[in-house]
Amino acid sequence: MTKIKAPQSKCPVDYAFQRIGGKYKGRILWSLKDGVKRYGQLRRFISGITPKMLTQVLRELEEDELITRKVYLEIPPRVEYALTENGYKLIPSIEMISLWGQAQMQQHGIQGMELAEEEQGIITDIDE
Amino acid sequence: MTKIKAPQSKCPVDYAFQRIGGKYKGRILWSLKDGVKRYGQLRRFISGITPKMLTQVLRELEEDELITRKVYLEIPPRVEYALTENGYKLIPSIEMISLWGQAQMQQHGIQGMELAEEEQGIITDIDE
DNA sequence: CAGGATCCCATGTGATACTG
DNA sequence: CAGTATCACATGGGATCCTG
Repeated sequence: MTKIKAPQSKCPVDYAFQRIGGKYKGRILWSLKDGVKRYGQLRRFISGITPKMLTQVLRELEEDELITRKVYLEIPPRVEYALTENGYKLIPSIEMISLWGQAQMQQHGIQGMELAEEEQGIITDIDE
Repeated sequence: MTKIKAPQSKCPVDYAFQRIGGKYKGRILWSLKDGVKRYGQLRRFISGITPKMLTQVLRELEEDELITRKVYLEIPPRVEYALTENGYKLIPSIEMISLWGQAQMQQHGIQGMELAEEEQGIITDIDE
């Protein structure tokens, strides 16, 4: 049956979206644009992501060589993530998308979106 | 239970990725950059997408006002899809991503990926 | 602190058959 | 031609608990 690891079609758009798609990858890459961040920082930054998902996504990004993972053997443990060259090359694209997103949000009047009363606090305003 | 249609966090990156994420949306928008296309054209262009998925994604894009859907009441029926202003504003971003994707593919030596022998012909080289 | 393991559900996606 | 309808399945994502 010759299973193909990922039928990443020859279309670059498709190829790219398979790497930065998913629910969090864009935001994680984006939040690393300012420089190195620790696991806990990302966790607070992404707001609402579970440890499992964060780890999973970070590993995928690492495999794709978009970020690096540097472990410091200390007590308490410290792990720092940073963009690679390849990853950093992606930032301008994400920035354009972000600008587009901002414009759309304004246009659609999305600002004070009412959540269910549950988690009013989890805001994700990465952009300052 | 007040189901929220989409908890589109206030982060523009997240917001945007919810709209152009998914497996096909990027390619569909990209394939419309040259101009209007009919349902069947898209179907052949996206190569491998099922009618159900194509319709579903097109409807979502339409709801998000990224594309328009124009129905001609003729025999045989004809439906044309085109980018809206909002959708077109997204093209430069997708183009950047595409360029990045191309570079990555070359860097990773992905070119002659062997598909199952079934559909050797369905290439998705949207970029000329 | 930075995760790993496990279970579970929601959604996304696919195959096939059928229709105005 | 341009879809719909239905069913089934894979993946993504979430909750909770545990560990070096």
